Amino acid sequence: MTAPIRTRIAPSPTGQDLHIGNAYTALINYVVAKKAGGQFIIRIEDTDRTRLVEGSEQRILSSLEWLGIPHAKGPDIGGPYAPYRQSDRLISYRKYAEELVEKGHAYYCFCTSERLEEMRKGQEAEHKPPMYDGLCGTIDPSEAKERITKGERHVIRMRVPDQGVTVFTDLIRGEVSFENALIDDQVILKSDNFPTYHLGVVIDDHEMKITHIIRGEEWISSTPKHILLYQFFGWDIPNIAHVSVLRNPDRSKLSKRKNPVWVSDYKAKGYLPEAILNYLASLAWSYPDGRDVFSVEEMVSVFEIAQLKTSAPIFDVDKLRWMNGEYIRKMDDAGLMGALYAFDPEIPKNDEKMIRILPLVKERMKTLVEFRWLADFFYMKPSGYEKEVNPVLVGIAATALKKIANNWSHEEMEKAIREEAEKSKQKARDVFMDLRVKVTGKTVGPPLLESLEVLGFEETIARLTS
RNA sequence: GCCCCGUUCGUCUAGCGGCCUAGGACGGUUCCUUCUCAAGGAACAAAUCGCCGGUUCGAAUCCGGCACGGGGUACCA
Repeated sequence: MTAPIRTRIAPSPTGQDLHIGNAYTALINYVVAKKAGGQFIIRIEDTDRTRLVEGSEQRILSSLEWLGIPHAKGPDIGGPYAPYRQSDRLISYRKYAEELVEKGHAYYCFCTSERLEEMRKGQEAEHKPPMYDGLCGTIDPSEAKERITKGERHVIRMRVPDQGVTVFTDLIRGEVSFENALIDDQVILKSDNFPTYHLGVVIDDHEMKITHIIRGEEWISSTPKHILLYQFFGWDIPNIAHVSVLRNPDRSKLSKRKNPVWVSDYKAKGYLPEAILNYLASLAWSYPDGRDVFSVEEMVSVFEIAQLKTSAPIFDVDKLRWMNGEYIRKMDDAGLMGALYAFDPEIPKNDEKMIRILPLVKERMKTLVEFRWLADFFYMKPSGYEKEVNPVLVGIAATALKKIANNWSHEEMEKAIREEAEKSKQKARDVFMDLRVKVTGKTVGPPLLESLEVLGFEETIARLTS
């Protein structure tokens, strides 16, 4: 029997929250594991002590939970290969790095950052790839040991062969190969004793028996270093796949300067987790029968990783909005109400009027925030409007309605509105239009008749519709 | 600069050598429904399949070159 499939995401807690791109990678990892009845694991890569952001780890975990991507193992759950946080695993990294030194696959390096910088400048001037020149690789091991015992500051670098090629087969991109001569003698253990990402992932993935490494394409060029490391240790190389990165509309890598990137941003704007996941999935994968709206469960049942597109998609907020609207309209009233209460605590609970408003607003809203915009107009106090409700217009409408109630024909009504409009120097068409409120340039708000209904003008409506 | 990845409507995609006069979705436009908006329904516009060569009876689909876009090139991840 083959080993159970184990996938993972390894976010670093250096941002405000879970990046939407990481959410995408997490989704794919989750689906792959789930489909095979395996496990999806979270490991926190916090080896860069200088960029740590307080509370980030916790927010990453709760965003994942909010999205509905459950993990089987993680720093908050534990598991057989715990700890799931690199900073808690420290001792073993140095041991492994030194094992490589003994095998001759790595060496101690005492170069100062000044020398490194100078070297790089020189290489740049000569149009050569900036790489470590291997100076310390020639130091006699016993001499190196001596300098270390004397307390000299040092790092450990991997010794990359200068001949041959390193090849790996990407599950979604096929074979990728790199010339060893172009691979740098990467630092694997920093002078603060923390491993760099490269050493860290390889050891952790191996120790945690990760079978499929599925990560963003920005890692493709570091993969040969990892392959080499696996070979140095004599370990089996797991399956590897690189998913494409999400882009800004200008095709650059999705960044917070140009787009909201945190999952919490989307949560705050009233997007539903199911819609976000569905949208993310649709970016690089399409359901075999062509449907656009599908659940994670449905995706799991038919997903094949090789079907993932290799090109990098632009994150299109417009389409996300549409998707979100689809999900909102699919919800039943009670469910939507619950989502709204959770989203906005200021919305009055179990309120009779509120319950009557909901069905009207439901089919008009695309995100949860819009409920306020739509419902406030005739129910709650206006907030966030570009302009206030014009009381004059409300008066005009009231007059017009009175005439409608008198069984006037549409033509007569129209005439009446024109007359009323004339009095207030408004265009007739605008009288009705302006009964709703403009939000960010778009006219929103419920239609007159439905508003009347909610406001309790039953008698008027009855006459209107009879 | 060097290395790597990518390239089908504005955007996300279907397509796996003939079913493609390239299909769907978002967005746009128009129409229907409607007292308005939304939702729903219908339709239209929108892709010389990045370009140039090759293979083939036949190419969006296979091969090569080029162009363009992106990523990487740290004691960041």
